[in-house]
Amino acid sequence: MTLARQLGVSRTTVSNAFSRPDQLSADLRDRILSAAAEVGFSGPSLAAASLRTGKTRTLGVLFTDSLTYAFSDPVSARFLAGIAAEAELAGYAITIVSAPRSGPPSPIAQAVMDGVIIYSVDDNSPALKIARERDMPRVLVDQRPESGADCVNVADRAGAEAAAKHLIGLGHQRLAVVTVAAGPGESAIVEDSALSSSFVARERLAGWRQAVESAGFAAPVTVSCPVNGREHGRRAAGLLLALPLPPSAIACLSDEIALGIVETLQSAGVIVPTDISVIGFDDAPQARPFLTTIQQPYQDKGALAARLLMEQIERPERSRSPSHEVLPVRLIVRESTGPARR
Amino acid sequence: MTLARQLGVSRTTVSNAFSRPDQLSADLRDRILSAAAEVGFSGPSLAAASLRTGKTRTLGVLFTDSLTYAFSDPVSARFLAGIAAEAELAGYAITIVSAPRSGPPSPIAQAVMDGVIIYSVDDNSPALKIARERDMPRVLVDQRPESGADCVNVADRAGAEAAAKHLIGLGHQRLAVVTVAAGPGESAIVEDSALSSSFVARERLAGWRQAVESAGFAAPVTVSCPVNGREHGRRAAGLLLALPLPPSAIACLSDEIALGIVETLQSAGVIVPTDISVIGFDDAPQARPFLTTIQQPYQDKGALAARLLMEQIERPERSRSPSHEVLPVRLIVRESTGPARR
DNA sequence: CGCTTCTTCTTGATCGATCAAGAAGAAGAC
DNA sequence: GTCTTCTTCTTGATCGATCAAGAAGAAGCG
Repeated sequence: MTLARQLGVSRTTVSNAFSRPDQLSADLRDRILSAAAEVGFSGPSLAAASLRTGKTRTLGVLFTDSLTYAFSDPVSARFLAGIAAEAELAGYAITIVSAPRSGPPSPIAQAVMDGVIIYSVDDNSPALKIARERDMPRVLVDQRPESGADCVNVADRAGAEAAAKHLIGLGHQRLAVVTVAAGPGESAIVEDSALSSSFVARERLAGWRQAVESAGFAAPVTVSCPVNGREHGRRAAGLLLALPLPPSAIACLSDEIALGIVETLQSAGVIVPTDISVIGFDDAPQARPFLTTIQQPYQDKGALAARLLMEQIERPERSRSPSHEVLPVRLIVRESTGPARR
Repeated sequence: MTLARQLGVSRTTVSNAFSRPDQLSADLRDRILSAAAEVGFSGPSLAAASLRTGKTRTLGVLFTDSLTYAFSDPVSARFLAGIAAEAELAGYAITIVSAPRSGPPSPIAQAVMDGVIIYSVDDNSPALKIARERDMPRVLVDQRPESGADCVNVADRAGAEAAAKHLIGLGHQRLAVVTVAAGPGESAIVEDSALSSSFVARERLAGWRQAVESAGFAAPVTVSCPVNGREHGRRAAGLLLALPLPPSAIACLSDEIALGIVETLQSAGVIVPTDISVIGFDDAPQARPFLTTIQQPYQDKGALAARLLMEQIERPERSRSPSHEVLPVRLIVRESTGPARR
């Protein structure tokens, strides 16, 4: 603008000097760039460019609840790493916003992005609604699949079923399961937690119950934790140990919960797996070397989601039919599960 | 625009319905909002708004080298968590971009943000230059302090000195140090690695050398790894063990490197700390329960950087003198260091 | 009634780059 | 010499919200 006038050239020419070198002579381009550097002109305004072009080369990630959790939990951090790796390759930046259940409204309504990956957000989160209303490319990850959108999930139900079957195969008949249903309050034994607002939690719960039911056993005792975290696993273990007839095996929604349970059991003098078997979910790095778990490809999940999103952004053919990917899981047997006592 | 015409009101009124409720009657506002929902109007365009206002409510983070590393390494993930926690509170989104040494240019030039936290970027990274040229609020973290900018650092040199003094105090006289100097190639023994392009690495190296020198010992053998990672620690340990006279204590740039070293030593039958002492740096979660290390407040570092940046963004008084913060470190003695053999 | 003040809404200008179209001049074709 | 083609650069319109200023009408006050 001012720069253009100073040099006696037009704004378009200055614009081209930065973003379209073939549209002007090398000589003039050099003159413009060096004059720009002198004046301290920091390149074209991105806001203006993206207003005109409608592109920002930014992928959004709408994340669960708290961003602190997103980065601290190894599983979600590596999911992000998967996204980041793909984004980086394609020269996209990634913007991460939280979907807080309460408090200040999610910045999702304000954040600049070409599309968004919605990861493990509560079904009834206000941020989810906003994200859906913002009309832009979208990939759902660990959410209830929607027919109109690209979705990436893992075989949660089958994985949970495999976990329970593994325990049943070892002779366990009194199973407990520990899930997470976001909310305030403490870990507690619940009657029916199929109501969790997390799709993944519901699926895994269904998988456990299905296996237990088809083996003909009583429905498993269910403990529900308010948050995914080790300390809540510890509390859950306390509750289960206090039962008149404690379970002989415990299936958990995550490895963090499982490790919390193991900690409490061990410090109560209970031997894992001789007295009680424990199985986790995810195969987080910390599951090694002890915890038996169900492995899910969390990093690939992120990469796949990013690729799907970038494809939508760059080729917005409305005709493309949305893909619903379900990634495989695998039972990893380690030392925390063993045969039931006679 | 179209919406405004449909309702027979002006664009400003529609704009106000979304962003300034007190400027119009509740009645009209409701009408506008419901009409918007009907038409599928997803709210004001952020690009346009940010073009006009110059604000995006987004904090940028320019990150080291690879984003995958940023999320996988617990120390940097928690640094991000610290930023995220503050950003979240204030309703800012965070955009993370990498500063790759090679390959596609960093999206830093393209990404929309109100300011940027530059974290542990190589002195001569092209992205750093670009970030500096983009004229916006800036906080340098783990970079060589610049007089004109807000800077956050930890007492790297003092911490390294404390680490070396701890070893010397235990009677060790033959020290080795293992640093990281980004680049291709393998871990190798180097003569002078003061040339690392990472400020933090140079500081820590200076701290170790200072302690060794003032104790009157020979300069420590120095191994340089190309990347911060456990496997490079393992290789470094191999090199040190192959020396005619291996060191009796090893100080490392990071806990990851240190743990790699411990692994190799142990599998070579060397007892840590009886035969060789190892000390790390950072006090990453995985340092527990074994590794002696220097604790640095990586999460607080992130939070502080975010606060400084938001302050710059929201109160751009040019007069404000930049703050140079140096956060304290602390020696945490665990089991990987012990008295030198006689 | 005449005056100020408040609420509610509108108009014109603006942020800064990009696109589509076209002008000015040089070069090549016959 | 004229006609086409190419290179290099410019002009006008546009993206969509926001700001500053102000108009129209209602309300308050003496």
